[in-house]
Amino acid sequence: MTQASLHADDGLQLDNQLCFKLYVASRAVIRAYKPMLDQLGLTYPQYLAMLVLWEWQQQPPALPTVKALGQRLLLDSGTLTPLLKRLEQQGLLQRKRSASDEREVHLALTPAGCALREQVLPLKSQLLCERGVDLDQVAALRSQVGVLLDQFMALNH
Amino acid sequence: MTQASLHADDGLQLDNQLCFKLYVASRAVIRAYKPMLDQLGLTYPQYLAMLVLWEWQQQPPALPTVKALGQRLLLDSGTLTPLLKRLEQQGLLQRKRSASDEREVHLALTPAGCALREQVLPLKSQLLCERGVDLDQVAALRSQVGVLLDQFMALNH
DNA sequence: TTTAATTAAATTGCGTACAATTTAATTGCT
DNA sequence: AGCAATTAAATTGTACGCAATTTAATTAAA
Repeated sequence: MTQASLHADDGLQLDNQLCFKLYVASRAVIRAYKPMLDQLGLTYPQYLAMLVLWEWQQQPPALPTVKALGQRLLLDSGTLTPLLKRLEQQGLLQRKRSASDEREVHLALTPAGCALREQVLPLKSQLLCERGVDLDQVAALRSQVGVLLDQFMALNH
Repeated sequence: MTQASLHADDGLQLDNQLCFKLYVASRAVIRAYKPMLDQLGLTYPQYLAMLVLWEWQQQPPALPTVKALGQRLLLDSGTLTPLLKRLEQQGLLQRKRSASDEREVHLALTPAGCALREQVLPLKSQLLCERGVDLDQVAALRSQVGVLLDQFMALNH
């Protein structure tokens, strides 16, 4: 009889929980971004929203809607509406009802919103550098988490 | 010149962000736990707190304090105090000031709090089973995320 | 067509996270 | 002993996440 069999409840040990490790890791990475995001005047979810909007500019002409942004970030309007209102108040984007379908709200970056993008890359390089992050290792882990995620999402139909 | 070099800003593509993948993965796993946690009447962070308290019982005699719980979960009293008050209201634990040091609050499981543990294992097995989760794969990923986390935490002194 | 079903946002309410401050108790220093 | 520094919780305030509901607009159906 192995020692393991004496502890039938290892399945409830905190350190054996993938969910806990992901939870802590996610918060730890967000915390690491904080100094950079403070300089940009953004919270972490606001930063993710800006990443999507910057990306969207490459593929004109249609503007993203709140729904489209939500599908990309996996967030609903309950989270996004107030977040986007804050970004609008900061002058980074404009929210306007679609003329063709008044239910939709289109999101358009302002010049200030576009310009902010230029500040990110150097700040991010600095962040990675200061932390001595191994880019290959990060890429490997990202891909592994991605695989888990795909399997997981597939199960949610 | 490769195609990659034409996109110097891949570093800002949402799908290239480890932070985003961790953020989504963490929320997805928490979402997957929801049906089980609803049956237990717990939120996800409350469940993590209970895991720690159940674990603590194996190592008597000292009761955990709010601080000790916070060190285990990497959460501060701003998050834990209201969370623990809710668990106390549900009759799962008791909070009591330490006699030897009135600054500390000791956490003691009630019989109901102890008993709840027995409901978790079968529910968790059911969850894993329904999702067809590969336990080896989960263990592998958990360990990889753990490695990242250790490196990351080490950098925070 | 007019009514029912669907859809996109917004709203409401609750429970975290977390920074910053406050309160109260204990320790350390002189 | 007396006072400053430290410590543990609690409190305050902001911003998510997310379930559930509501509102308004569009589409589908009878």
